[in-house]
Amino acid sequence: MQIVVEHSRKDIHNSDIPVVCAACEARHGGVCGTLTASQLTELSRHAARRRVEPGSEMIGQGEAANNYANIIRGVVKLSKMLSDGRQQIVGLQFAPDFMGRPFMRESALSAEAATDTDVCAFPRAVIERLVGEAPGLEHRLHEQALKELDEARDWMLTLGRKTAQEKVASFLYLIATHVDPENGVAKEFDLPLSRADIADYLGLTIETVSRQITKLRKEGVIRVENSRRVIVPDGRRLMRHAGIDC
Amino acid sequence: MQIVVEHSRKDIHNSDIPVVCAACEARHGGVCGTLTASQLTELSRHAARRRVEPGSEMIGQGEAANNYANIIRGVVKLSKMLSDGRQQIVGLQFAPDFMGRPFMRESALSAEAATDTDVCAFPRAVIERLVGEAPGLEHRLHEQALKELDEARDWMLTLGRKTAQEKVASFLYLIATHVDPENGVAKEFDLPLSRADIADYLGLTIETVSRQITKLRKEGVIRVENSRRVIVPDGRRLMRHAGIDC
DNA sequence: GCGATCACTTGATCAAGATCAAAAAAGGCG
DNA sequence: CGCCTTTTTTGATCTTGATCAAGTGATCGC
Repeated sequence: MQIVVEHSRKDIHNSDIPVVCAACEARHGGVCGTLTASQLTELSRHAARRRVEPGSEMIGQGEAANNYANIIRGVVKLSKMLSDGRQQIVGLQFAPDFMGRPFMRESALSAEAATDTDVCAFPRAVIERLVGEAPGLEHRLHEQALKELDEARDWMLTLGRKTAQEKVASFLYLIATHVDPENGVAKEFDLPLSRADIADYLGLTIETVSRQITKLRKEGVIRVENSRRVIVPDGRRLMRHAGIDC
Repeated sequence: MQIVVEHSRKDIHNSDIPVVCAACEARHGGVCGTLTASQLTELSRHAARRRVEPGSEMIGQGEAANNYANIIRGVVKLSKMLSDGRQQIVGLQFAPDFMGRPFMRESALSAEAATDTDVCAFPRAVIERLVGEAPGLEHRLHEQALKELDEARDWMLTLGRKTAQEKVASFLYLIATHVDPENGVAKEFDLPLSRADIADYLGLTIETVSRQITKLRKEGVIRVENSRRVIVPDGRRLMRHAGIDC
């Protein structure tokens, strides 16, 4: 990562973009895009960059949610658990998504880093104060909520009505389109989730996920290296296996 | 509900709450709760009450979405379909929910009345103009989106990880808690959905839904009359069968 | 009130995916 | 490198829920 040092002439105290923000990869995504320079300064004074190891829990189901965060890099799993341990991943967040549930003190789900992840975290109080001041901020949060709602509903169709084969293909397609959101279906990428996580996302068992990946591989829809790296020769074909009309 | 007549001395004509709104059961729910009298007047001038028959489609997947609506009475199914006809209901909306997808021209799902339904519909343009004027309106829409997101994620856990028995019990519990939202778990209610719809909501077949209802009946968790009316002697017991910790 | 239609239930069989068990890769670390 | 742990794959068998097929009950129009 490269740090760009900005030489700001601060005659007027807070009119420039804070240094940390200017160099931030998520500068225009997440929640920061709509803020003015002075609001960004205010926010950045309370913000802390944090690196999160894969597998480490960022917030647990039922815990107090005192922080919001922008994901700078990495993938975060949002999951729900039944009392007997059955688990379902209900969402994946990619950089530069915003994490946190506005207007709620307690988290209804648990968030865990799936990969090496960098976040920029700030206390909920600061965000909630800014919502009152910056008119565009709530709009941005609203849009993100709507985006997550659309994704959740798409996934409900996958969970409720697709076969194991279609589920696995849908997952691969989802990752292929999110690794690098601008450029459509990526031809090659590393899976950010283990087989166990994929199973928890698809409502399947590890064994079934493994078998279906093997099946897709044998049919030539994908190639697999080191079990994490996936090559997709034909995005259209993957889509068709995912039950998506194209 | 009590109707409060406001005697405002606004020489200007539109300061009172419109008659149709004053008598409206959804007056404080839906989207209207946050509007001022004059905004309400503006909105009501473009609004139309409509009765919708069960089974009639209000908007189709992929169609242009030119209207928003408050549900005054009844239950609406939101569903998604695969090209081969497999269908998944991704949400149920109860009065006085708001229906409509802000900031999107095309509907990603289809909406269909499940029961006899009354709605108050207005053109998207009016709502989107009001969003700019009434600061509380977007907040209300945002809150509804977050509520729907929470519900969608809860249901993902149900779809992905629960058994057929737990799914059916979860559905009954959902209805029992939504028929009359204020008073917890209803002891007795009519199912707003047919077995086919229940199956589409739970990712099961009609036969499995029927068998599980029979099983719950034989175990004494519920009683059933005329196949639509359900009596729940013990809400806690139903919850336990639904896999919800209590 | 009586057949016709539609919604729901019940039964028999089947298959997709789960479970149980073990082997094979892939990392990690001394 | 070689030992150990963890992850992934593969195999055999079982179970849950799907499918196919009647049957029963409700509702509606006449």
